[in-house]
Formats: sequence, C-alpha cells, structure tokens
Amino acid sequence: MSRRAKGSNNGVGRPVTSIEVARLAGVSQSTVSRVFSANNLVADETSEKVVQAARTLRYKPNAIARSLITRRTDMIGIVMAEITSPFYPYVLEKFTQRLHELGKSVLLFTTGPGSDVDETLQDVLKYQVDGLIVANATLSSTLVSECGQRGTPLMLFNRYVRGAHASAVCCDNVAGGQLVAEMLSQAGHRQLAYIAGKHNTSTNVDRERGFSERLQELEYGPFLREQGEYTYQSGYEAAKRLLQRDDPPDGIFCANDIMALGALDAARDLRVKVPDELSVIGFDDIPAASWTAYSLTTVRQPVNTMIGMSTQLLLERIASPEIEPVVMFVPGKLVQRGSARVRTE
Amino acid sequence: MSRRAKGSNNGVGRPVTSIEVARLAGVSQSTVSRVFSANNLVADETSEKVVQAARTLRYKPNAIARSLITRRTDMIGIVMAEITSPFYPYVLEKFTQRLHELGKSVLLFTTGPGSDVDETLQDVLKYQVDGLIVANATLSSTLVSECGQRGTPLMLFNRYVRGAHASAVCCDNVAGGQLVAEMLSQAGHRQLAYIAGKHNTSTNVDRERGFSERLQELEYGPFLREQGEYTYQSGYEAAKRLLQRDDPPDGIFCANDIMALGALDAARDLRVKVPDELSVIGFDDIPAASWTAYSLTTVRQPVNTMIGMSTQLLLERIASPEIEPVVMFVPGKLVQRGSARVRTE
DNA sequence: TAATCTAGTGCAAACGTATTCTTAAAGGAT
DNA sequence: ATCCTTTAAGAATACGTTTGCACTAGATTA
Repeated sequence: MSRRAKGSNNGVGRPVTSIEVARLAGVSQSTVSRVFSANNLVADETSEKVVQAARTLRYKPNAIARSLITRRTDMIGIVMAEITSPFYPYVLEKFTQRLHELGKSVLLFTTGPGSDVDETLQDVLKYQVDGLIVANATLSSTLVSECGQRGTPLMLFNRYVRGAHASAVCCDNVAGGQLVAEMLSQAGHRQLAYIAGKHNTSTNVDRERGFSERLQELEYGPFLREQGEYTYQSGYEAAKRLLQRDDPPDGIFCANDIMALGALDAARDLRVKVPDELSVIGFDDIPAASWTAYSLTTVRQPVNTMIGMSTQLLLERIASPEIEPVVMFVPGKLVQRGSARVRTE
Repeated sequence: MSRRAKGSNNGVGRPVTSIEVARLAGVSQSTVSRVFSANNLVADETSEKVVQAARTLRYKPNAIARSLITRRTDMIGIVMAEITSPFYPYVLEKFTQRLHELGKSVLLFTTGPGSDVDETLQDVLKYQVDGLIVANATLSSTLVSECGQRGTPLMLFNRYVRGAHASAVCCDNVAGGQLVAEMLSQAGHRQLAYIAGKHNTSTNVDRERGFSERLQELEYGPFLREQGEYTYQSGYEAAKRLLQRDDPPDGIFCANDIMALGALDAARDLRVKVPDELSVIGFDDIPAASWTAYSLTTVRQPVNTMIGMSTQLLLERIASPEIEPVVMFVPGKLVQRGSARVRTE
C-alpha cells in the first residue's frame, strides 16, 4: 500500500521534502541538505543539479525539522502588552524588520488585560525561541530564572528588574524627568503637576523620580499629582481634574505622550490657552506629538538606537551564552514644540 | 565521554525532555507523552506521578518536536505592511489575542518599504505555519498558488484577489464610499474632493468607486482628486493643495482616517473653519478620530466582527482543508462627529 | 611507482516528540 | 478453569533535517 515513487504528487499533497529532491537530482539526501545549508563541501556541478531539481519541485527546507536537530529555531519571542499604545507599534515594526534582516523570525505574544504574562511566557518557551524580548510588560522573577535555567537569553525593553539575570535597554527615564523639571522651572511656572502612568512600572517610577528630585534640588515647591494609566482617556480625565481645581497648575508633565494629548484636549475643552495659561509636556515623541493640532513638547526616546542595541545585545548573547547580561540606559532628548512656554523673563 | 545519567543537570543545561521525566517517574517516554497530549489512556495514579516529576524538573513539551510529528505547528503567520498606520496595531492585537485564546501562536512578518512581500512569504512558509493571514499587503498570484499547492489556507484581511484560491474578509468599501457620497450630497456641499490612498490597493479603489458612482447616480458634478498614500503627511499636503486652489472644495472625503487628520490640520493651519467652510470625512474610525482636537466624522469598520470572522473561517479551513475559500463583505457604519456638517436647509 | 592527501559524496545516527503495534495484566462471562 | 474483553503501558517507528564518519577517486608528493 506504500506507493510512492510513482504518481505525480502535484495535487494538494504535503510539502516537498529533501528526499524527493534528492531522488529527482539523483543524489543522496545529505547532499541536498548540504546545498541548502550553504555547506560548501559540494561540487558546483552537483549543486547546480540539486538547485534545479529543487526549483522544479518548489522545495523549501522545513525549518521545523531543521530546528529540531540544530537546536536553534531562529525565532525570537516578543512579548508586548498594549500594542495599541501609539509608541509600541513603531517599536514592534522596527524590531521585526531588524530581526528579519538578521535572519530571525518573530513569534509575537500580546498580553491583554485578560491574559497573564507568566502563562503567556510558558507558551513562548515551548516553541524553543532562541531569545526573548519583553517590552511594556512586567514579568515575574520566576520566569526570569526559568529563562536563565534553560539558557534562553532575555532582553527587557524599557523595563529593568534589579538583580535579574536579564539584559535591558532603557531610555534614561530619570534623566528625562530631570530635563522636564529643569525646563519647566526655568520657564517660571507657578504650580506644576504630574500625571502618572501605571504605578509599579519602572518607566513611570523613574520619570517621576527624576522630575521630583530635580525640582527639589531647584528648591521648587511641591507639585500636584494625578494617577493615569498611560491612555488618552486617563490623561484627559486627570487633566480635567487638575484644571478644575481652585489652584490649577500652569504646567503639567505627563508620563507619556498619549496622556499628554488627552491633557491638551482637556485644556481645549475647558478653554484653557496653551501654552499661555498652561504648559504640557509629554514623553516618547510619538508621531501624533508633531501634528499641528497638538504640537507637543516632549522627551524623545531614541527608539532606533535602543532597538539597535537591544537586538545586538540579544544576538550576541544567543551566539555566546557565557556573556553576562548588560543593562544600558540611553539618554532622551527634549524636543521643543508649541505646547510649553520656554523662558519667561 | 557520554556521561549522562549521572550529574545533576541543574546548571544552564538544555531544556528537559520527556525522557528525563520518564526516568524520574519510572515510566516510559510514551506514557509521559500521553499525559501531556491529554491522551486519557493513562491511569490516574501514573498520571499523577508523571505530573509530579514534570513539575520538579520544570518540564515543558517541545513544541518543535511535536510539530514535526503531528504536522501541525499551531502557528499562524501574519503578514502586515505598515503596522504603524494607526488602524493596524489594533487589528494585530485583536488577532493575536483571539488566536491565542484558540491555542494558536502568531509568527509575525512585517513588510517594510525595503522588503519584498513574496520573499517574506517564502520565509513564513518554511516554518510550516498552519495558516496565513495577510493584511494590508498585496501578494502575488504566484504565492497564492503556492499556498494552495502546499495546502496552507490563506486569509486576506481587507484585501481580495479575484479568482484567487483564498478566503477574504473585507469591509464593504464600496458601500462605505456610497454612504459618504450620500451624506455629503444631502448636506448640500458645493464642491467635493477625494484624497486617494495608495492606488492599486483594493481598499482605495473600492472606496473611490462607491463614492464616485453614488455621486453620479445623484447627478452630482465631478469631484476634485488628489493622490495620497495613507499617511498623515500625505493627507496634510494633499489637503493643502486642494484648499489653496482658486475653487477650493468644501467637502473632502479621505480614503482613510489618518489622512483625514492631516487634512483637518491643514485646514487648521490655513484657518479654514471646520465644519462651516469645510467638511472632512475619513474611513476606519481609529481611536484618534474621536479625540476632541479632531472629532472626525468617519466610516467605522466593524473590526471586531471582521477579525472574528477571519479567524473562524481560517481555522475551519485548517481543520477541514476541503472547504472552499469564502469572500465576505461586512458593511461599515457612518459615525457622525463634528468634522462634517449634516443637513443644510 | 607507491604513499599521502583532499574534495566530494553517501550512510546512518541523532534531535524530542506522537503514535501504532504489541504485550501484560486484570476482570467478566461462560 | 478457560476464553474473551478491556485497560494500561512499554517498544519501536516516524517526522525531515543536520552532521560525524567512512569511503572513493583523483591529485600531489616523495
């Protein structure tokens, strides 16, 4: 019942294997493999025959089978929460493009409000990814150690965990917060406020810390504070609460751009003039920040640099697992636009 | 040199295999496999032993090895161009979440301006994905037939190819364009204009066609036309060209929302009052459309429905390859906001 | 001319799992 | 007590590659 060599298999059959190519080219399966793994120990003439046979059969090596034996999948897992927050699509796109250039594929996992990061991670690891990039999501130390044990290099993007055996590339959020503090104080604002992002995220903690500490050093009075959660809506509402106070602030620092856009729209609705009566500063420099309607002054994260470093560090560690993880901080840059006044004099 | 059974392997060693679990639990590898593939032909007592052993060893089944033998990877390839265009991050997020709920993982491929879709697709297929979702990218008929031959179900999202052996779920873009035409004509606009998206994309062609044909049916005069490319910047510039004409339009239909936002900002810069002097209508209903600064009237794509249908159709076809592909059109809905005037009377 | 090398090829053993086939044991029915 | 059925678990094979090893034949050296 095992007819095989006969019968053209041009129907909807399974994908072509190297064995079939070998048969057609009149060589052994090993040789076919060598041709496709760029192992140059094969005569030009033979190679040509194989390539021809492969072409007529539309043969493509099976990456799964290859991974099993080479113990490399050439897949990188990317775990990301809230892709929809405007900063992250760009990050994701750049990562996939960069990785693709380097011959890696991306296994994507999103952790919505429903799903648990740890559980998700378990799924990623089943696929034996060569490395793991975690952006915009907090993961348990259990998982970090598990990655360590199975030797899967871990790269955190814009997050870091003290003492964890994981590399990380972050914008220097503390310094960024300081920049904002300096600028707002120099411009002589009367009363400042901070709209926070999700608490217990290192981005939020650091940005606030830089802002707060620098203000103290400059002997500025206390600032108001509202809790947000990194969304337009939460920024809008937080700003509205602030602006409707008896002593509304005249300068607001938002933990990210999207909340700053919300804040600007709150000001718009309340007929508060920006920047005359109110300065708003964000963080990230998302595309919408430069749009006419907002013209948002913000701290630009050097995304391309950060992504370049991340991938490089990760791939190095995949190639040489003995390399110790590294944590890097990249400085941000204040981008002046129209939403904040500058000097006052 | 093949020491193995000895020596605690708790260092940075390779991932644990079912064989090691079997050894610890005192059963055969087959049994371990049966426990983890939910093959219930195993006694409760034994099962318990295996689960215990697996837990202490932190065993996770190797999905790659499993795929090789089952001929299913449980991976779905998603190919997407321009993730950064604001409509698509949401699509991507929903797709990954939905697929993850159904036990599938997502292999993501982005096709930037540099990379070729066809070449990218080749890479995807190497990984033996169970199915393929292509959104926002045009692919050659060669590739379509290749998917057909190897039996990989193909699902187009918001694209369709005549006669191709591929399923597709699209917003009914023709009907959407008609809606806009009707609304703008009813509100009594004097001169209309269309800002096009990338030509040769079916979304652009269909939206324009619906708009144009309906206007003709309503015996409306010809409309102006500018070429855009689905970006904020291109929308901004196209609108500026239109508004600086001697006979500027008083109603602009943009092929997508992001261009409409650009158009609104162009109007803002040129001090053209919206909606009194100019109506702007978009397509998609991205989050920013509802922001105070824009309040964009637009055609909402029923994204959740579309994604639900897509995944369902795709998975059905994966389960039963003999099912013929289906093309579905889902109607959009006009969402009235502040950027376009309604009646005129 | 014989001995040594080298490039090119095939053979066969992995990789870690699912699964078919076989065997063993335990009941149940006669 | 014998035979059949059922349940449980092991042995062995297969999935499609890569790769170490062995082998051949021509080329190079002594």
